[in-house]
Amino acid sequence: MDKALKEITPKSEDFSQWYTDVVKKADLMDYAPVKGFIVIRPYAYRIWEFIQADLDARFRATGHENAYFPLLIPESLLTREAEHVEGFSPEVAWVTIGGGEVLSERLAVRPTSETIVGAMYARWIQSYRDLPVLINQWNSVVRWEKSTRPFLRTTEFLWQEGHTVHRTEDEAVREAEQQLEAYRGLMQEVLAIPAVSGVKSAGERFAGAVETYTLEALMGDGRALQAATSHFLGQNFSKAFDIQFLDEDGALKYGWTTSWGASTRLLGALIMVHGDDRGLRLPPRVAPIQVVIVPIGKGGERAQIVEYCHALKKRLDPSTRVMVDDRDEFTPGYKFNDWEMRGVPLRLEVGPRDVAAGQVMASRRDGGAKFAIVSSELERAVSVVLDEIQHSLYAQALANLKAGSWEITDYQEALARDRRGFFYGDWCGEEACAAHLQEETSMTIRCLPLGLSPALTGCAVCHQPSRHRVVFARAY
RNA sequence: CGGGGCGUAGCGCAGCUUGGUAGCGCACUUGCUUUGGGAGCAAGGGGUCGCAGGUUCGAAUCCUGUCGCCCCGACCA
Repeated sequence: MDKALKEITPKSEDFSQWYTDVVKKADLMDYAPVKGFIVIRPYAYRIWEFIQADLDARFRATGHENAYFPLLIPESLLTREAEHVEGFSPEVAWVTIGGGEVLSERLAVRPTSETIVGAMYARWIQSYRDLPVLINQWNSVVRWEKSTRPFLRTTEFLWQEGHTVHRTEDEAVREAEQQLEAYRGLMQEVLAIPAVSGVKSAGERFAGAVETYTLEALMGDGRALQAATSHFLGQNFSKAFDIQFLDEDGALKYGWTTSWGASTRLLGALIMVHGDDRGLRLPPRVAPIQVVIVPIGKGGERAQIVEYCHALKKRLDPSTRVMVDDRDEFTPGYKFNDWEMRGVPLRLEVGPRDVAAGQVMASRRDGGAKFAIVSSELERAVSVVLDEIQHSLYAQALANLKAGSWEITDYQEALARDRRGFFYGDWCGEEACAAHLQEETSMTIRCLPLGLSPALTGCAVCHQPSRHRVVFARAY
């Protein structure tokens, strides 16, 4: 009866297979000829464009501008900041031949751009009057990962990386925090994904950062996904790249820098947080098609009904993204399943009975029975329902986050729950404990949530005195 | 890098044990009938069986080598 189940493996049976089925069947991606690379197909790319548009507006509103820095970075530049090199060099791809000749210096395909941006900033900044520098770029980076998964971890991925320089430490820290807040806003208001804001432990910090702020979201299988990060880099990079300015007091000082990024991994989060056994469920604000109208009719009346559907679409344009599925070669039942798999938030069915009654039948992708909308109410009703779906998806995700969050005093309690979820516990602050935990359970410290103090129940690993409240989880 | 799985039509697979001129389902094309939860009938098109050697009268099938991909771990956005 439910033939969607024929094509998509149920989440409960095999979450990983479910994810692969959904990304393939909903035409979100395809595997590229080179291992670890994927093609982002139009439907998924459109979602990415909505994410870009929203983030870009937030960045602009806080004074940032877009620019573009080169793909290739000379080895000598990449290796200038010690921790940074150590962190990234294992996964860098190198260009060694150009124009048929072996290059005198290897060129790295950027794994991230702090180094080349830093080198350029050093040339552009002389005075405190040149600060702050607030630049973002939309690009792709390459990290040669051992194991890849569509959207979640691919060798090349699309993202934005912001790079800023500030006159004071305080201003740079505030910048890093402000950008984290921009990401949180995107996730909550647009992607309908709740997340835990926090800072990374020293062991989990970005290579070369003083502080890494993170947003950790809980996926449907109880694993954590780092959705976006924002780094306060202190003066590590300004010292490595000589980003100095003459301050008002006549002293030559190093700038304080930040960097922050969010990637197409957010698409993976979107799929895993909202999807169900029938496929995708897209929040209206990022749905390429928000409303699909399916005409139902046979023989001579069909043409008339299709025309009627197009008239309805016209009424809803341009405030809503509407599609009339007037394909002749598929039955209504096929179309219902097809659009459900693709996550379209709202479906309107129009048959002869509806035309006669002056109404349409509506079906929400976020659950519930079909209901009728009186034709004269259409514009208002669609707008209200889309808004409700946006909020209900967030509410469902928030409920899942809460249901998957546990307070523990010993990490064994997490094992009892099969390590599924966010486990809030105390930590002594020793990396040895974090390492031991990872060894034993493959769980890591996802973050030290902002605003939480230790419960003073002792480290959940070694039971020595508590220093921090942390979230333990298995991560993607 | 360890473990597992798989390479045969666009996709999913069978055929391989026991060698004999390549098959099924879906998809695709055309026509007719259909359309309120994945339509039916009919007629079609499409494959150097991952690659390279070898054995043999003859290899998708047996042997050797090789390449690639997927999944699960460890490392990482």
